[in-house]
Amino acid sequence: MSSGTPRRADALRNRQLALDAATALLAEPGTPLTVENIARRAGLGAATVVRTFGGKDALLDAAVSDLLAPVVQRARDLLAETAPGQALGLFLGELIAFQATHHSVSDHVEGLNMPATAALRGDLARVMEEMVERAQRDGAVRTDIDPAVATGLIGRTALAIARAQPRSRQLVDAYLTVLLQGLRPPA
Amino acid sequence: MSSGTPRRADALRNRQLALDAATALLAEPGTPLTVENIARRAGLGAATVVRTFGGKDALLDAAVSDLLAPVVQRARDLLAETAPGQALGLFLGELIAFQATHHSVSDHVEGLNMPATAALRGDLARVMEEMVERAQRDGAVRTDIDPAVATGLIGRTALAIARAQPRSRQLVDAYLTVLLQGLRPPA
DNA sequence: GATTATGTGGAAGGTGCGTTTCACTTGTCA
DNA sequence: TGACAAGTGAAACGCACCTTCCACATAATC
Repeated sequence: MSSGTPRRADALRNRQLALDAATALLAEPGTPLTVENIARRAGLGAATVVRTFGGKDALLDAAVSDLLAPVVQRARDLLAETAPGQALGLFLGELIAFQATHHSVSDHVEGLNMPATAALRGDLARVMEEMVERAQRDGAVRTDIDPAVATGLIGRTALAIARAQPRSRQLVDAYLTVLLQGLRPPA
Repeated sequence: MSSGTPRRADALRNRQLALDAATALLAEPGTPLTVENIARRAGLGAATVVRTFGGKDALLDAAVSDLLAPVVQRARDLLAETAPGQALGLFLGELIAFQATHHSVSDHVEGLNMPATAALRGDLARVMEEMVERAQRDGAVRTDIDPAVATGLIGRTALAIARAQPRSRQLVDAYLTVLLQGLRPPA
């Protein structure tokens, strides 16, 4: 997979600078996420940023993937190490915290072609489904909702809450309270 | 408020054609919501569409307001005529149905200046808060969540669900089930 | 029907943005 | 250190939009 000729050291450094700049801007709703702005923040020329990745889409794909990968890993760890019902509750809290920090990502990323990010999203969905399924078997989550549907519900709700302006602690707490009680098996 | 000189008949007709075209395109995610497209659909020139309203923002403000006004009115009617708990459940179902039909509106409208729509949004929020508050007094909704926070939660979740692709009946049902159970007072 | 204020739309203007070009710079390797 | 491939970025380009102009059309009024 790695290219035949090794990249030059400065090119690799600049690649990382561009990624860092893009990540910073993704968490900063104020400034428009243009190639120009990313390049300026990275201290590079716009042409360099684009050429390094092959296009704006690919740059953002790489940046968002880097953000998302640890979240997916965290979900896997929780799934492996923690009791199902508890894992779900914990992960929900962390997921919304993550999305609250990076809440403008989905706005910037709307119509872009981002295969790596899409793949990670798929991975995350699959892990969360497994989490829900185990929680259902454990009696911690109602069984009249399909795990895939519940996962979609959770993910979309988390996203919506994270987008709230202003992001109040109250709203986040209410979201967790309502969602967790709503998912519990009915009395 | 009405302007001193009355508008010409054809201008009024064209205004309505532009509004109808914009509304149609708002419910049609495929085609880009450009002035050009709106004008073509209305059978008008782009210049006419823009000039009639003073700009694209104002046109969309008018179109979205026309869509939203009946929803606000419906909420008011339910609030006046129906038992609090029941009104909330009913309205949630209708709200998500509405947003499912017009789910791409919020995408198109992201950074635009739309005072009339903003005002209606405020009205809707206020009516929904009143609905929640009454449902709380009725014992149908948990009282440990502020009505304004609950309203934000409901609105944002509905929006997120409506955006789901594909919009499945299952997801909508799950949303209503989870949200309504989650809002109920804890046992 | 003639007159005029009002409205129309094709074409041009202007702006923002992603991408490409190309003369110049800088790592890399013998 | 010299030679050359690899990398850089300011400027130019192309494209998609919204908006404005202005010569022409049309409803309203007498």
